[in-house]
Amino acid sequence: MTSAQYLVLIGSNISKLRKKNGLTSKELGLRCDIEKSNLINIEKGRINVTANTLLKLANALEVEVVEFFKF
Amino acid sequence: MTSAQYLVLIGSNISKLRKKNGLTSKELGLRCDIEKSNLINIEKGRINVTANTLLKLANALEVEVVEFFKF
DNA sequence: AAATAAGGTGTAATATATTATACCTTATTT
DNA sequence: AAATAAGGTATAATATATTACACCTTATTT
Repeated sequence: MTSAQYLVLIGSNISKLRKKNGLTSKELGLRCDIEKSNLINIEKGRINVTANTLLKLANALEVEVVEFFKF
Repeated sequence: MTSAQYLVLIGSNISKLRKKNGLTSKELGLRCDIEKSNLINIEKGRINVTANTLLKLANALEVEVVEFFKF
């Protein structure tokens, strides 16, 4: 798997979990202090997200970070 | 858990897995094209490692990325 | 004891993640 | 149909991850 594909899968998982929680991009961004544009790029797998950002997202979505890596 | 503590735990897991594989910092760095100084900072939890770097390390250590997040 | 290897630090340069903001497009709501 | 909300894009500024390299310290080996 290429790193690009990998980032797309992680982003897809984040997106699914956000929707499962009934949150908009803006709401999730506010909840964990992540800029909306950044969040959208992460969900699309366009950027190389950092560990801290993954942790903030996991906390806001009330899941463990490993959930983002399950595929 | 603070993000700083979190990075230390991830780094500690990477360090353990590297030693388990009998690799030096330099060797692991060469194997996955990560600068030795960067790798040492990651293992110490001093920097906010990115997803791609975690993937490269996991491939080189022949584990899944989730192994780094188990604590 | 000297030589070597390993871990680790420091610094400058580069790449890029993240912020902040404005705007656009497309659903959804009224 | 108009208004609103949501997703998405574009750009500039800032912060920082990563590289590249030199050097230091401490084990380990010879």
